[in-house]
Amino acid sequence: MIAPMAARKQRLNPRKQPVQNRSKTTVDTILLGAAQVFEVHGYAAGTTNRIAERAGVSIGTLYQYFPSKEAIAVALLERHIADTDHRLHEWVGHMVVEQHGLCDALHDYVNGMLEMHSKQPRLQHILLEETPLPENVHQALLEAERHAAKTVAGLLRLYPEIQHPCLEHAGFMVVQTVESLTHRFAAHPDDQFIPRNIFIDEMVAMLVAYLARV
Amino acid sequence: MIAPMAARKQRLNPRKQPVQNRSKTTVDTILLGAAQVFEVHGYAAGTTNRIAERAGVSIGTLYQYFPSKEAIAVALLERHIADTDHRLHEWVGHMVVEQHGLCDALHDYVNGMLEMHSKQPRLQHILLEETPLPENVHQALLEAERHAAKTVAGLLRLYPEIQHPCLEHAGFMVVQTVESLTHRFAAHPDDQFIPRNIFIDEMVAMLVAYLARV
DNA sequence: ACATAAAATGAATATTTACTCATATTATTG
DNA sequence: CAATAATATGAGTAAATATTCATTTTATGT
Repeated sequence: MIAPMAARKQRLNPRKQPVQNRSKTTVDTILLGAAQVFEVHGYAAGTTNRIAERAGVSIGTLYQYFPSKEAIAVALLERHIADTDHRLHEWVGHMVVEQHGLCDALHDYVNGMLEMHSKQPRLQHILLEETPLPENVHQALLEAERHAAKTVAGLLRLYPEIQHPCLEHAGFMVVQTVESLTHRFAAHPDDQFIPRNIFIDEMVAMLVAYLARV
Repeated sequence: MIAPMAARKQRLNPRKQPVQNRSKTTVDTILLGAAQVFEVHGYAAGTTNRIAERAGVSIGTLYQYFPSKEAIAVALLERHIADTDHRLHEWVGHMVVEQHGLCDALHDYVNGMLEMHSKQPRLQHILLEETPLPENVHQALLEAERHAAKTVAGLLRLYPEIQHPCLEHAGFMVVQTVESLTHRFAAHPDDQFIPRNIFIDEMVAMLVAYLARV
């Protein structure tokens, strides 16, 4: 007889919201510790006790501000999504002002994304892939990607050399390609086989050829 | 005081190799059950007891032929790597014989890979990303990809219209792009936003433009 | 039929780990 | 300086689960 996976009532909200500065710092510290612990141990082996220890707070304190281990991972991930989104809009803003050519613009984008994902590649991989996330977070990720696709499509509209008949699809492909390849290379930089800067150049060449094809 | 993560002596080899047909069937059944259980529950919640139950064998039997839960996941993954590799070589073989154009050839490849990865997308995702794999398996994956890159490079040599100065890099990019985008789409087919066949066409267009660019 | 090896069993074990709560400490306010 | 609210503590709990092993069942070869 297998254990019946009892529908354990899991708390959804934290017991307390931080109101004083003291506790706001504490929350930040916990997230910092969690990032470090997950990075080293992965999600499953990144225990809440380890996180608390690393952050220098007691396990009880951790559970005052996070209802579950999962909530900690989700908080970290939301932060990463926000960062990525911010970077994308920053880029689009720059590109609209300084009228770069398509090639330079894409180079900038790819470079920025690779830089961003190279910071804590293992952590990002753990949060995005290894952690069993609740469905609504997956939905949020999908939504963020759609939104990014539209944003990029808006930028592409400024380049008359682009031949692609459907900018929405083009934007989608650009975002997906950059996200996928960037994550992959950041996670396993195969510098022996292909150096980083060449990888960037190749990716840009591919995107330019795709967008401005005859 | 945190539990010291004692260097637990984990068995590396199974207690028994299957010699009779009976036990060979058993091993297959266990792998089949494991695939189903992982697919439904994910790696962490896919317990060995559940796997055994699903396969219709006792938990003891399972541990006769697999030294650990991890070993089961690795066995499943190795099977998938072999399948992918087989499919790639099959494709290259066909392409060498029937002289298809570059566009058709790539379409065939992309289509095949997407088909392959669409079969059990969740299982593959779980095995490749969610499961914390030992380092040597990651190495094997990297190696398989390098090998694939070289194989594709060999095929690309047959197409004189390809302008790319370095076929090794081109092969690498093709393999990485197809693998990444294919996995991504198989895992989260955003059919609302972009239908499958258009997605394939776009990917092929991108690769052709990249390879045969002026 | 017999002996021996292979295969299968599943209750029991040992460990891990997310999470709680009664209590203590520290800040804020009037 | 109360009095009250916010914050921090950490030993303890309950549940889950990977793995073992002594025993039984089944096949094989002579």
